[in-house]
Amino acid sequence: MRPHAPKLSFMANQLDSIFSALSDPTRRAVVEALTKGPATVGDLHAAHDIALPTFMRHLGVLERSGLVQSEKKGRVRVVHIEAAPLAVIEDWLTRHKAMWEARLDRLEQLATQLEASGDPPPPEKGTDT
Amino acid sequence: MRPHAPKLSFMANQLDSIFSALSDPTRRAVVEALTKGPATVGDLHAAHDIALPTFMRHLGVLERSGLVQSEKKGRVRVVHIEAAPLAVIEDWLTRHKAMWEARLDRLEQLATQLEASGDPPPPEKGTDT
DNA sequence: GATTCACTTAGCACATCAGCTAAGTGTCTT
DNA sequence: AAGACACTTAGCTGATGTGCTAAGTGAATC
Repeated sequence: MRPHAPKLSFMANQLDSIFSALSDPTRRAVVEALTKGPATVGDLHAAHDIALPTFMRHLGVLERSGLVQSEKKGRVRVVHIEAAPLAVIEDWLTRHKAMWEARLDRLEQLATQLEASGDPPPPEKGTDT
Repeated sequence: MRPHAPKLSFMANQLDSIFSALSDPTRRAVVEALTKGPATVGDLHAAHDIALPTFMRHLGVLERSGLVQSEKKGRVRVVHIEAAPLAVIEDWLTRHKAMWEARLDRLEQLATQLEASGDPPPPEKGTDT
């Protein structure tokens, strides 16, 4: 395993479970529904044509990933969204978009310079990871 | 199935495969490596302690999701990132963050009003999906 | 032309996932 | 107290995914 700070490894595991949780359309629909506010399991399930125990398994995946939290109130379980895990993905995207765009900026600058001089651009060197 | 515009269904399927592709640490590491620039399969594989055919299968998943593209140049295959699928996730996050934050804003406004008046807040009503 | 390199293809074993039904449990209503 | 409601638990089946080894193929090098 590549050496990491412990925090980085924890975050990588979070990314595993968050991306995995969101890779299923049923679970993504649940997250989308919950952006409008908390809901009971029954309300959430009503929008899906699968058996209730199956649906509950999907909620379990969302809860283990941290995307939602639930609490039992009498005989109903109320579910609400947790913003922090979405921020983990957003952070990952932002960091990599910045790297990607920084590289595009350098390519654009190089292309602009070479257009002015009329020379063909040299090959872009690959970098080790 | 809930009625969608065809474009929306296509995007939902894209979200399935993109989130799924990124749920695996090996594949995410490949995407991260490629933000620094194109690389050959051999270079990418060198950073991973799995068999080459297994690694190639991961690249296949990334390519089918659209996150990367590759082309054969002589006997080496060069892989590069495609930004568009990351934008699909970013768009999804942005749309849902906006909804979530709009709802938080309303709650904050309500809390501020009620702090001024000294009354307890009424329960927040759940909404149908 | 032979050899090496860089994949590519085939197929196996095992684990996990997503669907289901049936039965059970605790809470609320009658 | 009985019945209904809202989950909860258990276990099954089929599909999918991730790891592997072995063998094959085409391009570059010797």
